[in-house]
Amino acid sequence: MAGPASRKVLSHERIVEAAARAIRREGYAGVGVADVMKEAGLTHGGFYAHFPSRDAMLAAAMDHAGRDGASRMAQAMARRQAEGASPLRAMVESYLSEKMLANCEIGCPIAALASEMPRQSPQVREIAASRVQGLVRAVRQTLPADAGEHVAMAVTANLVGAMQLARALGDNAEGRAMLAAARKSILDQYDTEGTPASH
Amino acid sequence: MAGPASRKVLSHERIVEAAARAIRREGYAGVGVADVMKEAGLTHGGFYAHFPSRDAMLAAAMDHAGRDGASRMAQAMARRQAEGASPLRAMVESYLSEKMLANCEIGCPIAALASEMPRQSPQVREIAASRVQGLVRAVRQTLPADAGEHVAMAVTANLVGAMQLARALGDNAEGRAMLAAARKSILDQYDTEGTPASH
DNA sequence: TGTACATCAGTGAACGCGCGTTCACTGATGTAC
DNA sequence: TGTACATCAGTGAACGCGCGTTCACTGATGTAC
Repeated sequence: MAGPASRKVLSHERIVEAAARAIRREGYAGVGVADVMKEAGLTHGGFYAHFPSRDAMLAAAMDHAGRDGASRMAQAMARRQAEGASPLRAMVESYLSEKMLANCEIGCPIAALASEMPRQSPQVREIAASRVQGLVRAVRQTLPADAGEHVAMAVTANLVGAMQLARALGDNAEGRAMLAAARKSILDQYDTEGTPASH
Repeated sequence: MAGPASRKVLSHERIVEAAARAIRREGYAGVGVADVMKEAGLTHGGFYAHFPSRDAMLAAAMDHAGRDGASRMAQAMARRQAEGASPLRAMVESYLSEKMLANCEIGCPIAALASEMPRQSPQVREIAASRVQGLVRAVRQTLPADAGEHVAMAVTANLVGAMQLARALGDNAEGRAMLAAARKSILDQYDTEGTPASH
């Protein structure tokens, strides 16, 4: 805690960061201990000085990916709001951007991993479930004050589902059409402030 | 083709059916050749008389799961429409039912596998992408005639996303709340016929 | 109808490979005096 | 300040296991005559 972080702590952080990127890129099932250690600049033998098991690493990776995704999201939203976008528009355009379509490894881990969640360990599932709740809360804060909790849930489902379907269709015209459709649909329904240059 | 299906054809069908259930239950990565053959009542050695590779089986399984999910969906919708539900209500209540929350192995393969799609072989991805387009078309047929393609895409994303988030939250009150929220949100917006007993 | 043979679906042992995990060891960092 | 020792992070070989794939063989089905 005191002074500069020790060598081990720095290694630990590199491992978790590498794992957080790897799960979003390859899925839980596609991530191996040796790959992650290599990406962190280490050899696989030292892994068990950092985690009791591969599964514990996945849990830490999901937790880190959640924070990472949320903070990148907040930054992207702030930039758009500084340019005059409403909070909802900033959220929708940040979440459903073409950049996120192409770069899942730095995006929202829920979109990258949702359908694998039911098959994970209780430890991983618990962290993932609280991330889902966190995303619903974040969405709710961008909605009109009179919108109920159920609207925030539905909009969250819309965001996550649209990004996944877009990725399933591919990083091409069809995938981009899916993103555009979801952006338009959500904003048409809930963006009371209209577009910045609407007329 | 003529007469009763041969022994081999019957075995092939059993293998594909077992695989179609397995991928929805365990994900692509969780499905092994030996497991599927066992579930089909065979031993693993005979597999390569039916498929050139595990990946070819996954493609056939995705295709079959798509047809299976769509036909179960059509049946569930028909029952609800016979009871007086509008097409959209029948679709939304069938897709976002608590039965589907608990039984992913007989449900929509897109909801069960969406986030794994970008990591599959071109063969599998192509079949999956056409299933996504098919679901969008099916949704569009339940929407008011003046609703654009983008509305059908957004509603599809909402359906798929809500089921996945519900499953990520768990087969419990939180998961069911996610389904209910999405059902209400979609019907509030697009169901012009109102509830059957609305007043 | 019955026998001999060919075909063919399925069996189960085996192979090679990759993965999670373990462990004896190395080399560097830090501490005692 | 310098030397001797202890601690500790990381290395790399090894183990066991499961998986996709191959293959020689078996037993059943179908055909020829």
